[in-house]
Amino acid sequence: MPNTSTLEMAILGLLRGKPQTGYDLRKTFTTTAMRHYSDSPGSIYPALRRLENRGWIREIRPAGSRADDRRRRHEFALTEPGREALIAWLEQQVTVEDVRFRLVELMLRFAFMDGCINRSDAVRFLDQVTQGLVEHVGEMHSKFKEMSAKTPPLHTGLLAFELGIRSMETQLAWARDTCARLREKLQ
Amino acid sequence: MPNTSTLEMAILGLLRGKPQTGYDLRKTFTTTAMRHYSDSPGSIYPALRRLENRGWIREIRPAGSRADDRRRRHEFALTEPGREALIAWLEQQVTVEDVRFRLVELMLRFAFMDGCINRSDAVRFLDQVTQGLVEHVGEMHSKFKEMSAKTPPLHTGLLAFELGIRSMETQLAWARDTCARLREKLQ
DNA sequence: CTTCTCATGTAATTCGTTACATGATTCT
DNA sequence: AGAATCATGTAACGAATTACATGAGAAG
Repeated sequence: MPNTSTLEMAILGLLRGKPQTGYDLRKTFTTTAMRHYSDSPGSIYPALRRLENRGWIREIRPAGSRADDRRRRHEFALTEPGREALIAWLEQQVTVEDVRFRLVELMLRFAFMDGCINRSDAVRFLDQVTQGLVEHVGEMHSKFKEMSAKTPPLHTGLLAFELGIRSMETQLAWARDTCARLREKLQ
Repeated sequence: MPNTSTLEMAILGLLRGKPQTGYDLRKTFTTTAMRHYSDSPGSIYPALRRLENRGWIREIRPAGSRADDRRRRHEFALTEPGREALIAWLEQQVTVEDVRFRLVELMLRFAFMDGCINRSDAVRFLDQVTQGLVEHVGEMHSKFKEMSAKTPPLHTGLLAFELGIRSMETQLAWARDTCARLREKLQ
């Protein structure tokens, strides 16, 4: 399996529900919480081409169009290998490294779980995230102690670090809440 | 002024206190909260070269070394233009766009303020961040209502969005707290 | 039939990553 | 002197951004 960018997985995730055009995807990226990704054609169309070459998506041509007419509006659909790749990505083991600096990607994975894998897998995912966060928050607290020992109080670097800790704690609280809510629904 | 990557500004920020070698910077990136950046030589050394060419940093050669001996350990120091560029970056107006998808960069800026600009400017910065966050959180709440109307409850996409809102609220609370603490210290 | 918006393509550039290579220091 | 580690350099590649170009459809 080739190295896959987050953008590519985001596209696969958006296509899991229904076929969409590159333009649709761009609009989603700009108008929803996924603003993170560029709305420029220069990123999405090449990514679509890569996914197509890999066999993970396929073009749906409107009836009666020539094969070489690439300028017409056309949708892309997830293929079976594409869905498998998406599911493999969603089900990947969550590592502490993921929690440390790929939290956004983890949340993207979670957001795409509906319609792909079942609730109990989502619950397991959140359990893993929770575990990783507990560890990470612990490390951050000890780092914070170290730092405050050799830094003047109210140093902006220290204050920024405090935000980092608070954010992780928020995320942890959310993971626990959400896990409980999903578990409740399961029974 | 050429387009400057965040990595370049991170390097300038780290050099604001004392001269350091590329290796020092790499170690900082891997062992502190700035893990985000790569520890690979392939990113830092070219970035240092770019900053040097731009006149923002300069090499400090150990006494008695030839000018073309680039393989020896050598530190880089911020030049006056470099410090000016750093300060200009720190003092940039905070836009809602910044708050929307460059929060990490905003926090990096805040972390580097100590030793570069005075506290009252840092307070103004946090005020701007607070204002932007209030607006952004408002927008997210209305988006959330829209979303929940057309999405089944406990949909993972919706739940992930909830985390986004909570995170922004945490950030907002931190900005307010921290602003108050700094203001107190000012008087 | 012209104008606006929808929709796609692509070339140039730049940056980061990976992977490898190699010089300098230090320790034993 | 040999080994380990410190410290830097660079080539190859991939992917994102910017900027530009252009075709297709809809509306008047």
